[in-house]
Amino acid sequence: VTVVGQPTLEAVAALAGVSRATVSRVVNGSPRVSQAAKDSVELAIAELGYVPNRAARSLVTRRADSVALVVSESETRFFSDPWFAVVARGMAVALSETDMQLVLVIAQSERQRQRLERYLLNGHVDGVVLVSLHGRDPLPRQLVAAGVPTVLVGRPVDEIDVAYVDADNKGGSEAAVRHLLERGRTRIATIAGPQDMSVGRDRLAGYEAALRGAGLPVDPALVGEADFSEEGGARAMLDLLARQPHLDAVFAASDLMAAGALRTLRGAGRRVPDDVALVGFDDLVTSQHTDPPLTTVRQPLADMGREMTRMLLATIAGEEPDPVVIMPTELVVRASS
Amino acid sequence: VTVVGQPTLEAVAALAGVSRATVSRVVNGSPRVSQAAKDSVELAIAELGYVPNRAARSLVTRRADSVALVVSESETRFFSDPWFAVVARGMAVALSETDMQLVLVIAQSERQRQRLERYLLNGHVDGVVLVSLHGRDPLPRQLVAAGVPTVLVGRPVDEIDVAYVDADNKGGSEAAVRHLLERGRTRIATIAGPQDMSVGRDRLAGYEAALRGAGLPVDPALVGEADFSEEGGARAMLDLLARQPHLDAVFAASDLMAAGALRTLRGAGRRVPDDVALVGFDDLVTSQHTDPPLTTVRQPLADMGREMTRMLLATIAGEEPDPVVIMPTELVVRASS
DNA sequence: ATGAAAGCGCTAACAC
DNA sequence: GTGTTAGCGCTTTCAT
Repeated sequence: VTVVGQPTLEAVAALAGVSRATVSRVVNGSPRVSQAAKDSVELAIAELGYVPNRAARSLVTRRADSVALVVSESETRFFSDPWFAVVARGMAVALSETDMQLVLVIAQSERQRQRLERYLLNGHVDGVVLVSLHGRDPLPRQLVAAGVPTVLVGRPVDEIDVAYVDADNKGGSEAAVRHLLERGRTRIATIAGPQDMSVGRDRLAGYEAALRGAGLPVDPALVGEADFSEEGGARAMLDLLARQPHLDAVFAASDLMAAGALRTLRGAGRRVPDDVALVGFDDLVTSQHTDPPLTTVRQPLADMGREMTRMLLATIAGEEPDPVVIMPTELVVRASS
Repeated sequence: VTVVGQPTLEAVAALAGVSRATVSRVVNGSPRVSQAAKDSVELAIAELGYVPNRAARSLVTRRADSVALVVSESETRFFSDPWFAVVARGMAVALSETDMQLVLVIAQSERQRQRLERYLLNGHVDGVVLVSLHGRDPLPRQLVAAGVPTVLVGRPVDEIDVAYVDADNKGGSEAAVRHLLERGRTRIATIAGPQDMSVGRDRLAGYEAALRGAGLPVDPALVGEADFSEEGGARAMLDLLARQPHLDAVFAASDLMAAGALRTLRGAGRRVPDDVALVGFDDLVTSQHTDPPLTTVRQPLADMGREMTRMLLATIAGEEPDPVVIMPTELVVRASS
C-alpha cells in the first residue's frame, strides 16, 4: 500500500492486517479488541506516526473536542489582563492532560458578538468558559438555554442558573479588614469596586461584615468607590481624605486601587503604614513592588483556571458537578500591615 | 423537508430551491452565482440560521481554519505572564476579523511536547505562533521543515530561517542609556537579562552601543546579569554596588529587575534618582507603581500581536511577507529619569 | 472479536 | 451559472 501525505486509518489497517473498524476501536480504547490485534495496530500506528484526523472524527461524533474561553470585552478592560493570563494558563494546563483544545475568543464589536453567538450556539465547541466581567450579559442565559455546558468566572450579577467559580471575595475582604482591626485600627475606610459587579459587591460586603463583627458601625463617609483602576483608587482616596481626614486605615478592593491610594496618601503627607495602614485585594500587579510592599488578599487564580476546567469537562461528560465553587483566598501580610 | 438539529447545506438548498453546490458557492463567496440565486440562498440562510459545519469543511478542504499560539513552557516562566496576555489578546483581536480560530496550547511535560509536535506537524492547524522563550528549541526548525507557516515572537537565538517579530530591543536600550548619558550620568551600570536569549543579548548590545556612541568604555564591573525576575534584579544590584559603589545610574533590562534594583538601592541607602538614576526595559508590571515611578522603555505588545497575526495569515495565504518585523520601542520618561 | 458498509456535511471537479 | 457526483477520514451499527 503506497501512502502519501498523512497516514490514515486505512493505512494503519493495511499495515496491521486488520480492518479500519478494528483500528478505530484500538485508537478509541474499546475493550472489544483482542490483545493480538491491539498489539499489531499499536505497532503500525507508531511506525506510521498516525494521528487521527480531528475533522473527520468531529464530523461523525458531533463533538468538537474543544472548549472556548470567551472574553466578551466591551467595557474597559478593568483588571482583566493579569487575571486573564493566569486563568487562561490554568485552563490550558488543565486541558493539556486531555485532548481537548482551548479556543480563545474575544468579541468586541456587535458584529463579532453576533458571530460569536452563532459559533457557540451551533455546537462548534463542547463547552464554554465565560470571563464575564460586565454587568449583565445575555450570553450566559442563551448558552444555558441552548444546553451548552457553561462555566462562568465570577458570580453572575443576576440570579441565573449557571455554574460558576469565584474567589471567596467576601471572606477575603473580611479577613483583610479584621487584620486591620486586630492592629488596633478603628477608623477603617474602604475603596470599593464597581457595585454593578459581584466582585465589587462581595468585597464591600466583606468589609461591612468585618466591621459589624467587631461591633463597629459602617460609616458611609468611609466608603469610597472606584473602577478598579489606579487612577480611580487615587481619586477615591482623595475623596475619603477630604471627608474623613482622621481615618487610620484603608482597605482597597483591588491592588491597583491600593497603589493609587498609596500615591494619594503619600502626596497628602500621610505615612504608610504608621499613620494610615493600607491593605489591598488581589495580589497581581503591583503590591509586591510598592514601597512599602502592601499586605494583600491573594486569590488562587491558577487553581481557579484548573477548577473551572474540571467543572466544564465534567459537565460535558454528562456529570453534574457542583454548580458553584468558591475558592479560598489568602491574606498575604507584608510590611505595611 | 423536515429538518432536525442544525440546518445543513441540504436544508438551505431545499428552501432556496437550488442545489447544494450553489449554496456552497454563495457561502464561500464565489463569483459564479447569479444574483437571483444568491438572494434566495441568503434569505434561506438567514431564515434557517444556517452556520457551516467546520468539521465537514475542514475534512474536504484540508484546512483547519485555526492557528495555534504555542507557549512552550519548560523553563521558569520569566516575565511570560503579562507578555503573554497582551500578545494573546492582540492575536485574538486580529483574528476576530477573520473566521480563523485561535487555539492556545501549552506544553509542559515531555509527553505533552510529543503530543504537541504531532499535533502541529500533522496539519491540525494552518499556522503557528511560537512564544519561544527558551534558549534553543527544536520546534521552530521542525515546523519550518514541515512547511507549517510559523511566526516566532522574539528573534531566535540560533540562526534559523523563520519569520519573527520582535521589539527593537537594541534601539530601545540604546535610547534608555542615552537618556541617562544626557542627564550627565557617566558611571552607568546595567543589569542584563539571560545571555542565552536574544532579548537578553540585544538589550545588552544596546547598552554597549550607547556607551560607545558617547566615547565611553564598557566596564565589565558595571555589567550584571539576572534572570528577568525581581529577586534576580535585587541580587544583581547588590553585586554591582559591591563592585562599583560609585555608579551613578543603572539600566535594567526588565522592569521587574528594575524594581528589584530599586529595592536594593533603597536598602543600601542610595537615593533614587538623585544619587542613582534608574531606567528599566518593559513597561508592564511595576514601573508605574514604584516610588518614584521609573522611566522605562515600552514595547508595543498589542501591536506585535496584531502584526504577527498579519504575518501568519499572509504566509498561510501563500504570500511571502517580510520575514522579519522589528517593532519600534518608546522611551517613557517618568519622575526618576 | 472482527469486518463490511453506511454515512457525517461539505467542497470541487466535471458536465451541461 | 448550475447541478451531479465523488469523495475527505472517521465512527458505528449490523452481521458474522
